[in-house]
Amino acid sequence: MTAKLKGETREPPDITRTAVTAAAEPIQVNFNSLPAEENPPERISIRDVAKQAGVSIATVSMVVNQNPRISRGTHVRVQRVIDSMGYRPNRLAQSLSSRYTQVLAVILPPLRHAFADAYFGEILSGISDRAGKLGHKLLIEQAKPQYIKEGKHIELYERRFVDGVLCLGFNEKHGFLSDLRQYPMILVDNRFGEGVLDYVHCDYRMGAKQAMNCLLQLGHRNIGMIYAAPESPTARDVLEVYTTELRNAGIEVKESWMADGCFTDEGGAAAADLLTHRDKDLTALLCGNDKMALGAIRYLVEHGHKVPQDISVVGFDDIQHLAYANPSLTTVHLPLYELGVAACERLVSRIRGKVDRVAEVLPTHLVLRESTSIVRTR
Amino acid sequence: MTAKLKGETREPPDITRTAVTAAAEPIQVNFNSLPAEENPPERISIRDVAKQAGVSIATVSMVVNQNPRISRGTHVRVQRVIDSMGYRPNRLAQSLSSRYTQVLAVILPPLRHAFADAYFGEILSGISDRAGKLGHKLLIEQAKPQYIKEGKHIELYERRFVDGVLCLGFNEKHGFLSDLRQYPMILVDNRFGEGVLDYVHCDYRMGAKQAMNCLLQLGHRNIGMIYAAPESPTARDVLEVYTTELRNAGIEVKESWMADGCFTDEGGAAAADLLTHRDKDLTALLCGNDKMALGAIRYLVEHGHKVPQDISVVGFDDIQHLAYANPSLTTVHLPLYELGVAACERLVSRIRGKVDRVAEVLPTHLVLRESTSIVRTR
DNA sequence: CTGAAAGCGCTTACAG
DNA sequence: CTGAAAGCGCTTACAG
Repeated sequence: MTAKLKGETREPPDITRTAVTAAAEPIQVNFNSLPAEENPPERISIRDVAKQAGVSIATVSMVVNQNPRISRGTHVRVQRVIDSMGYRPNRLAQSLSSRYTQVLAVILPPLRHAFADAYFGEILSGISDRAGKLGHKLLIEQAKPQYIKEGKHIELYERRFVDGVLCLGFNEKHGFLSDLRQYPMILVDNRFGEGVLDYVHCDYRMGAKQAMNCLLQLGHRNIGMIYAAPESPTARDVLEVYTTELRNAGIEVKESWMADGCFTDEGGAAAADLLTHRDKDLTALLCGNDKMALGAIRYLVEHGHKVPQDISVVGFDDIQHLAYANPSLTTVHLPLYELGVAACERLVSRIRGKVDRVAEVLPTHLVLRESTSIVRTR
Repeated sequence: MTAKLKGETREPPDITRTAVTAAAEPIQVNFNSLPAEENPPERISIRDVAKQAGVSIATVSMVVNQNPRISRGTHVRVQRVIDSMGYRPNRLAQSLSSRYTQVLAVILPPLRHAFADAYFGEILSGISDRAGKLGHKLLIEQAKPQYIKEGKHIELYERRFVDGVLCLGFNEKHGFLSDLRQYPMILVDNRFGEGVLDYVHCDYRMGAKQAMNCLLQLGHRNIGMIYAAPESPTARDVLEVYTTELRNAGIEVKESWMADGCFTDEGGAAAADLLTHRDKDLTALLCGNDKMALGAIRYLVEHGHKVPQDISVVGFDDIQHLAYANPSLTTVHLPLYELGVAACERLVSRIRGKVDRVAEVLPTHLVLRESTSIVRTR
């Protein structure tokens, strides 16, 4: 595997001119240190350090890895040589010899805008921050059909790209998840089967209870629900609590009060359209996420319903910039950043064998803003 | 580097119970194939394949790498053994021996919501899709101050994590970029110095011209500008075209017509506040990105200005869901997905030595929606 | 066209 | 407490 890579045999690589050429140009920017070392820095290996320090490579290795078996004296001495030579261990060699790659993968669903998604983004922030602190790198992948078909998700482990994987935005419908059950993997913000896979998710039941409580206390009784992905256990949690709470309040639950909004803005708008036409007495809408809530509000406002005076709307997620919406959205705050942190933390524990089962649920809370009010009197 | 990792020496890893335990639980999901191989699949190496196929490991290696020196016969025979044994080459060993890691890194700026950003997200989608097609993995990093201080960006290459890096959202103020100029690196959607670093960016001059053209044709003469990051060359392009086009139209450019909106929603609102108070005759606002445009519109509408009747607003980026804003936003479409594709493509060429300089500019176009109209008559 | 051997740069028992 | 040696799983000249 020289310059020749699969299906790219034609053009002989022109190695004659490389970065060196570009770097020879005049530069008027602040250099950070290094006396402008132009040539591709010749790599220094553990052997070079060993020779320079007058010890064996085994000793250098143990110093790098803070092995306590090395005496304080040699440690200091070798470390000084390491620093002065600017030695950085080759992690390919480290990982090939040792058990770990120190790399994790995040797998995203094959949605067109998965990378620009506020929900995934917030979780990713948490994962990235914690991974950095734990000395791990993050590989990011999108599980398109072709990707799964080719078994790329399995290759992640088998070809030693990563030690573990975090799966975002998947549910029981995604069978490929069970291919990974024998490896360190954590399903983020959902469950799978009954504890078949490790998971960390937000407490959607608690969130739904908080939302319903709020609406019922405001006097609402005709409450519609815009749900999505009923095959998802956490989404089902919300749906169940919704019906249970209505029943507990002595309200007859109607099938016609519920519509699927597909987790999208447009879906939310369409669902609001459907619901308000099916039952003109609806005074509130509980939505499975903020995007659908925003879409619903947009539809309602554009069609002459006042929010919240005519219809109250509650969302789920508490994604950024919601406070700027008009009206600002009352919603269930999901601790997504913390979820990412927890998932990453647990995955690393799992990899290190410190834990053999991960099943964690994070509490939510309601954020009361302008899209809800006391029920309208007629 | 066993189970002992830096600063984590305390707890002896409990290796006794691992994935096997969990997998032994009852499972009621669709298995994909494999006769439920519960034990951690013992890895099969190139040696196993060689023995089974009755050839040398060199031959197996060459078959895997499609080396044409292998005869058709042995190729087919060995390939069959590879398939039947389910052999997957260990990429750590491959990379250690060969010149490439087949991994690229994307470095994002240290913004709180960098991962949930529509602008970055769209570029990332393009990068991810193309990287996948080119057989490369993607590492994702955020360049926090600490990260740079510790030289992690240099480690990316020196410790052989990646072959190349794509930098998103940076400009000349970010000195660390010059640390990377001796390695394959592409600055995405900006320039640095005068061609010091490889880059691919959108044609902001063209975009600015299209936007100004539109506003001038609609009869606007008192046009304000909400810019951001004047230290960024591409942002400066817009500012320059803005003033040039005004002058060409015989309009005196006023310093008071310009305000910094920091690329944020809130910044855009604040800038709109400032500008409309400094000059009540402003009939149009050109904004450096969509977020600021949306913030400006929000401010204007909330303070009694009708958009577009009183003030027209034009944005930059054309991020998703803009068509749903009210009024929907007229904006300069930046080919961000294509930008990501191009950047990734060029970087890989650069790594393979097929090209020694990357400097590419992608065309834009204006998307006319509802936030602009003919100038108000007074 | 194929194989034996050296080497990539580390870690890890095993001696001492 | 430290070193010599084997080994991780590949690729790549070098022979033949």
